[in-house]
Amino acid sequence: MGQRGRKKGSNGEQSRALLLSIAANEFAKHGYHDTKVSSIVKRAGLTQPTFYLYFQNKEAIFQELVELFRENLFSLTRKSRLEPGIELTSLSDRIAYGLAGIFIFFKENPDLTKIGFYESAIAEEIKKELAIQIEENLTSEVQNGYFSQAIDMCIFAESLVGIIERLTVTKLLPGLKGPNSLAEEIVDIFLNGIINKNS
Amino acid sequence: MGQRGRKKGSNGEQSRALLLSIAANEFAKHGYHDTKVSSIVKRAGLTQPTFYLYFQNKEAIFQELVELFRENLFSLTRKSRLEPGIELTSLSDRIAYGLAGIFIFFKENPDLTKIGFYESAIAEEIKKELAIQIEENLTSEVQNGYFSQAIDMCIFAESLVGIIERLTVTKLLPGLKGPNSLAEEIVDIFLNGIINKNS
DNA sequence: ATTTTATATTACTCATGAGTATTATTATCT
DNA sequence: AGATAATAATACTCATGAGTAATATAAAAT
Repeated sequence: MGQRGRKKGSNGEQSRALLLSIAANEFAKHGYHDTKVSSIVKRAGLTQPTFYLYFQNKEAIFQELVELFRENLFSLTRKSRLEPGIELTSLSDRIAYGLAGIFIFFKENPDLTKIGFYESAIAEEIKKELAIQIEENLTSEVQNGYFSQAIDMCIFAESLVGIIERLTVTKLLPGLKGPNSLAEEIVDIFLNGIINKNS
Repeated sequence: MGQRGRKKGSNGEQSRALLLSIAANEFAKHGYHDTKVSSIVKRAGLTQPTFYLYFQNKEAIFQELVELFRENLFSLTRKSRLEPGIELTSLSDRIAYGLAGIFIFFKENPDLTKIGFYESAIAEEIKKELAIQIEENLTSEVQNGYFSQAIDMCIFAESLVGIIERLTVTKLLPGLKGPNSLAEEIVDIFLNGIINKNS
């Protein structure tokens, strides 16, 4: 008959954290529906009731991971806002720097990133928010002068989100590109397309 | 007691097609797992066993929809290849034209498009293939001359896929932009960034 | 007209996986 | 030391939804 009751040296916070990180990995690999609570606890060396000691249900642990991703991401995008008065020559470096920060976060948290980008309705919201943030960063802060007036910033912001998502999944996470070089390449390719040449 | 047996005027091909189109809508709205066979047949005014008369199982009908999307899409991307010898002045129009063709297909088949873009593993494959096609279109056909050598076409192709996906979901399908204007805007913004200015 | 084939229904089975009632063991507090 | 709180396991329940066996009716073929 197996061990019953509290185990020696067991610690609640630790178990909770373990479940959370394993869950992230399972959700990232298999998606929400194909991830079973039973698999998560098995990998953690725990049992089902223990899971429900720390999380109200399967949905709750998933939401917690999504929130974690969202908060980190938006804190980063806020930080990557450019302060006014940047010289044109350093503009691309500054933008690349902000982008790289985001990529570094993705690289360090691949499971969270996959969840945040892929899991259905929530992912869509996050991308929408991200696009809005980027649009604000581009227009209200680096206003006029830098970019051509002719460009619809909303379209461009959405495009950037698409680019970020796609390159994260195909280049960054598989290790084909590093955060910095990827950020630079994106800026190189696309900034030249939107810089206002007559200013 | 309800009607039993074959109904008057009932037709297999018709029932099958009905099931397919309803299934597409359900999968697009709720995703694979939250779509129930029972809901599909209910909306079709049929019953569960009838469903299994036309499709081996739930997975099969889903795959069929995915294939439909894939084939249509790739047929379009092949068609959008540029023939050699295009003048620089008409280049952007030609590219926009090809893009618009794809967008028109998306607009006419919103459910298929959502499935093909969003549903998990398959979606990822499709995007990968699409990127490869675009890369081929960009390099092997419109080779040299047109675009700057410095640009990593693989990165650019992946980026384009991201842009297409995102703008389809946020602008095209909700009706905020039409296929043609969207295609033109994309080309306007991004082509200028990759055109080789010294040729 | 009778047989056969296609299309459909009623009324199930059955696996799966989320979530729980109960109980046990260790750690901590007084 | 004894009481209480925290952490865990065994052994379930229970809803859900995919898929099926058996049967009936309409249309097409002979």
